[in-house]
Amino acid sequence: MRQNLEEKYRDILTFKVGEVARKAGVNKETLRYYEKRKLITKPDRRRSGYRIFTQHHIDQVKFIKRAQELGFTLSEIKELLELRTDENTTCSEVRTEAEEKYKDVVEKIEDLQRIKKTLVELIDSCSGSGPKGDCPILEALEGENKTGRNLRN
Amino acid sequence: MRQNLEEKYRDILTFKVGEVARKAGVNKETLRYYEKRKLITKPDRRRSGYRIFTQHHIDQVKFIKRAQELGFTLSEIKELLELRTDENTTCSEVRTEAEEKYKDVVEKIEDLQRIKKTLVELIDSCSGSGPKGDCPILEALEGENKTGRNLRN
DNA sequence: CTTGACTCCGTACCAAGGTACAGGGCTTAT
DNA sequence: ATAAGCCCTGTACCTTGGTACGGAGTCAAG
Repeated sequence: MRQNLEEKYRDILTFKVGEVARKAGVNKETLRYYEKRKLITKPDRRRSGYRIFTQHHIDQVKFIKRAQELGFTLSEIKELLELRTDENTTCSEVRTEAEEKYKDVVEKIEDLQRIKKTLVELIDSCSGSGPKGDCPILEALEGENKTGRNLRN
Repeated sequence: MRQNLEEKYRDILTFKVGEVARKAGVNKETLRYYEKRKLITKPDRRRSGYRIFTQHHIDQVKFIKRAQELGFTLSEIKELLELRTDENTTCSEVRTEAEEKYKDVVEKIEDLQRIKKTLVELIDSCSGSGPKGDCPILEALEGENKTGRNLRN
């Protein structure tokens, strides 16, 4: 089954790594990297060693990019791709992954909200004029905390 | 001025790296790392090479940790520390740093809110039952997007 | 004065997600 | 058949914030 690649690819469009990179909006090295991490289907090779990519690969890379935009790590994306490939995957398995990511995101938002709140308080406490001598922001960071403000919540 | 360290430290408490680590809640190697990155004042050394730390260093590390909790990177913290040391620093310079960090945080929150919204839509679109054949989550990631949903906002 | 706990230094390694070579080998158009 | 412009590989490097290791020197208590 290795001898007639010509046969196999006769009727479909194939691409070289640079073309895929351009079409998918990633770097050539990134494609090699994804291949090594098994995030994309291992492409066949020409006798010269050149990789033979198809539209399938381009779609995979786009899948990866969309999942990344939703905050999935490459490891998580690999799991998703495995779910996608596995015939026995159920809808609820996929949903579970999404729900876990959702929890992550909510938690991160909460952390950032607390940080934002503290920053606002610090900024508001500082008139923005005068020397740093009594800058309440530095004071708070120094922990001397004359104002009774406390950074840890 | 190097000869009489004994003189210099006669009346103040000094600490070895392990003590500082314990008191400040960091690792010994982290202290070396901070020293290398010039985040803490370079400690004097005994003739043996042992570092001589004081309460000042402990306070610096605590400053660093508080600033980290607010999302400042070590590079940004270095700037803050320089502002703190510089006699000519004005309050408004410090406030500007805080305002920039505030903007970063707000932006990150916004990104995550968008991500969260998309995840919720995906999760809601999926009944959680049945095989993955028509899992709307995978469909959306695949970009086929029969539902007209679009991940990019 | 010995022994265990401490410290020193340089270096390598970790996660994550890539990027950047160098030194070769193909391919394709002219 | 030659030259530009692809592609191949392995390896090193990047950022951020550290952690781990190993061999050697030091300190303090008994």
